[in-house]
Amino acid sequence: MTSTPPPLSSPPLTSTLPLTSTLPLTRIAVRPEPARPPARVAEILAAARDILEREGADALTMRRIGEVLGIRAPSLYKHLASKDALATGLAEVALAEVGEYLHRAVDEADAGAVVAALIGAYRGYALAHPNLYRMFTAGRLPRAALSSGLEQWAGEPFYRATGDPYRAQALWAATHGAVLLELEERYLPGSDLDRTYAALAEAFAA
Amino acid sequence: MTSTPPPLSSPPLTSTLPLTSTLPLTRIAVRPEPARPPARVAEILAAARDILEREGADALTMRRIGEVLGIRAPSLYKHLASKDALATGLAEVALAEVGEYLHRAVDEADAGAVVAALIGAYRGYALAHPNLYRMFTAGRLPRAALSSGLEQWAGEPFYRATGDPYRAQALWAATHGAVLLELEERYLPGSDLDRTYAALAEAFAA
DNA sequence: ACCCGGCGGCTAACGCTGTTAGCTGAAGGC
DNA sequence: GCCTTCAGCTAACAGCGTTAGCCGCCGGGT
Repeated sequence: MTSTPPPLSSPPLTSTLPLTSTLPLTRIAVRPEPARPPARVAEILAAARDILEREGADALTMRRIGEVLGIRAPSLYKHLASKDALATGLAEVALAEVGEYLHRAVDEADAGAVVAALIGAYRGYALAHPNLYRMFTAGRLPRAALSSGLEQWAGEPFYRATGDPYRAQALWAATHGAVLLELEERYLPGSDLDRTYAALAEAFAA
Repeated sequence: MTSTPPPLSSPPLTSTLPLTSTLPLTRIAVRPEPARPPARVAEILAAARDILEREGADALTMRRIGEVLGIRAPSLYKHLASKDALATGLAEVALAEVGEYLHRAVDEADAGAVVAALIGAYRGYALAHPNLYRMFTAGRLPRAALSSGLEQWAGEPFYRATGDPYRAQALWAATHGAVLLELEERYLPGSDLDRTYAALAEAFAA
């Protein structure tokens, strides 16, 4: 673990990586220690996630969260500084989840189809948790508040699949874009999205 | 103009296009007639755009728009049904603008570097108008309210650059994702984004 | 045993948002 | 000259995140 991989969100300016076909399919970075919030905060986050996933982003109000917990909205501020802090907490949870999911997808993929497997896993997670995915993806969340290293670790599978930090960033961005457009239904009904994702995988499979 | 190209957002399920390297670099679809809103509505849209670009999305309030126009907020509803309708109007303007910009970029590109030129133009527009770009991109805008064909026409440059509807969709999504991540500063400072975009262009240059 | 501090609830309220209802003056058509 | 329509206005509502200030309860220290 002496040589850490370039983090996804900030590759080193000079790549020291060989551009050969031998990919670093083994995991490199260690999973960062997950944040362990106080019990009541964890309950609030769980309730918030529940509301977000079941009822949508518009329903995620402080008053609604309080209602679910049998509490009035202002009492939430005894545990959380702001709604943004709550969003950050949710992002932390989702980031750890999706990171684990993507790492496992790379672990289990056939060597020849890593990129396609990764894209498929990414898409699968986003479609399974659309509102949660939008939460830690869209909008500006205060990245400084996230556990250090978590974001890099979550993005590492793209580096494992491409073997190059810039291709990793590009593939991550591309997959993110495709998933976002799908979530927001910007493709007219009838589009064969499988073929679009296949085209994306093909472009990065070289 | 008898054979229209497959629209970007909904390619035909069976592609009738040759996958050769001869790209349809000429423009195919005609630019749809731009919507011509009543004069006062156009003034409101102009003021809204001004506020959005100069002061950010949070400042784009009905009261603020009224203030700029020397009007009270409720009076805006004599011209617009809702704030969503206003957002739709802005999206229409931006879509026409970016479409024209991208088409021209493809027009003027060297034959061997169309994809890179297109990506560069897309990135350039988004960076020049970040808040406007987010407006018609993020969030859910009622696509039914947009001028029919406008969105397809605006996306056509990606088809012109790739020659295949699915690669076009994938490239569009990928560029969109990369630009979004850049706008939301999800790359840590110090990242050489030019290289990331280059990697993206390279993947689609085949 | 008592006090005392803090935790975690509560109500009331503020300023902001989009939006509606209802009034009014001015302009234009018959 | 009247009457309709347009385009402004004020007042107000519900809902949002958030703050201030109050209070009961529970645990620890002396």
